[in-house]
Amino acid sequence: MPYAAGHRTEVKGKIIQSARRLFNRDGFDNVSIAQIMAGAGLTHGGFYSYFKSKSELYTEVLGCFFTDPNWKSCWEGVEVDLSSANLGPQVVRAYLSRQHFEDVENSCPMVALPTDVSRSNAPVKRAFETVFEAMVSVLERSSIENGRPRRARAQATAALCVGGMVVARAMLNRVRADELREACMSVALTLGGWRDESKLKNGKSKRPRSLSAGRI
Amino acid sequence: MPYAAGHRTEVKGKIIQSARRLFNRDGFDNVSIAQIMAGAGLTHGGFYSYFKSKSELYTEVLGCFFTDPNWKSCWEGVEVDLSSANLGPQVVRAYLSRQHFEDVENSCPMVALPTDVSRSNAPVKRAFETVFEAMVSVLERSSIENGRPRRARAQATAALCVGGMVVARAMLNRVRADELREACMSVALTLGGWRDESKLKNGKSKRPRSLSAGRI
DNA sequence: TGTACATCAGTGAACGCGCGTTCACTGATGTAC
DNA sequence: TGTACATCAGTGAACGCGCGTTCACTGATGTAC
Repeated sequence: MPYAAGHRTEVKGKIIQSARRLFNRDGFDNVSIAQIMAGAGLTHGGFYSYFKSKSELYTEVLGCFFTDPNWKSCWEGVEVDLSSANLGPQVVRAYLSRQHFEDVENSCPMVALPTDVSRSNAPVKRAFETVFEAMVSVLERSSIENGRPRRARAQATAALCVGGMVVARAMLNRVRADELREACMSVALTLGGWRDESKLKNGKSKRPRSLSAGRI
Repeated sequence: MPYAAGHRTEVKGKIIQSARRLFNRDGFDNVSIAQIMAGAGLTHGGFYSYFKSKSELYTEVLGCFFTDPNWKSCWEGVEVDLSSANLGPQVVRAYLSRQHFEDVENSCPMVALPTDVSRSNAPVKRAFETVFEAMVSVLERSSIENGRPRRARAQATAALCVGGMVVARAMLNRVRADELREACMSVALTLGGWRDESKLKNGKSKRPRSLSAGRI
């Protein structure tokens, strides 16, 4: 055994991390294998002893806080226990945060690569679906009962988080992008029942507090 | 004048339409100029007498029901008067419809190309922003007062429509994709105040009808 | 009506380039003695 | 401890290919007479 046992696993992990960063920034098709390997400190030729093809990497790269226990970036301070009942509002705030908006390279791939995925093959779509369903589950588990189906609300909340970020990143005007993130965050928190209704500036609403399912 | 006056304009329009279809299906980077020109019944060489570069086409291709008066596809039957107060629910239903989900080539580019746009230059992002803001305006104008800011609700509704479709298209399981579209549609209609509350299956909600701002 | 012509829309060969993938090889590694 | 060695992780030249872009040219067109 010329090389230590975990050597290949470690190098493979470096290649995947390099690919994730580059794919997040430039998309599947605008990243070359030479770039990916260079990002892992290697040259392009060695790639095919780790992966059968470039597209095999796509599935490996999809993974986020919801499926990957080692996720970092904007998730610092967010509870790690995925079944926690308090996780919903933390997730929504972290997902729609300025940090997540700016840090494209370490972004959740659902924000950076959804249309690349929709043009890809079945295994890639399956991997995307797994991450999205994991996000929905987290939101559903901590959502507060308010008479409307929890799963449907969690699905819409997740779509709102992902969609808000995707659209914000496609805008030119930073102020409008910020405004959009804030609007999505506000609605997402309300949808889960995590919104502190007393903070509402517009006092016209006569909706009784007991039905708003706020946390406080 | 060897060719009729409107000839160039007409051909340019054909090139843009061909590009729109192909970009929607395969993304900016997976479509060649030869393909675009072939779709317009021409050969690749003539392209540069119509456009300075390939990327100049990107901005031309962004345009949807909200900015382009000739839009078709899933918008059949939807009112053309963008300032109509009844347009909101029509737009939400058409946008999240099965037809719009399936007809990728004639899709709204905000669904098919948002991440391609986020990797593009300023003019492309500006064009995207214009379409999105037009959609927000339409939703805002017809949204019903319920004590929460109308613009913020309209922004979230638009992000929900776009995001729901983007995510649904990236999924493998068709049933889950349908379920997601339905969930987003339901929440989007509620957000605008267009939902018929009497249709809610779960009767636990005691929210007074007058505050739900339903249409009927 | 018919013909000769100037215009310019459209053609297709050619360019340099970077891609994904292959493969014969090199040389760093842990092991055996 | 030191050395010779088998292994195989990693290298880089080479491949065929399709891309965006350029440009000298062709030939369809409406016009003038």
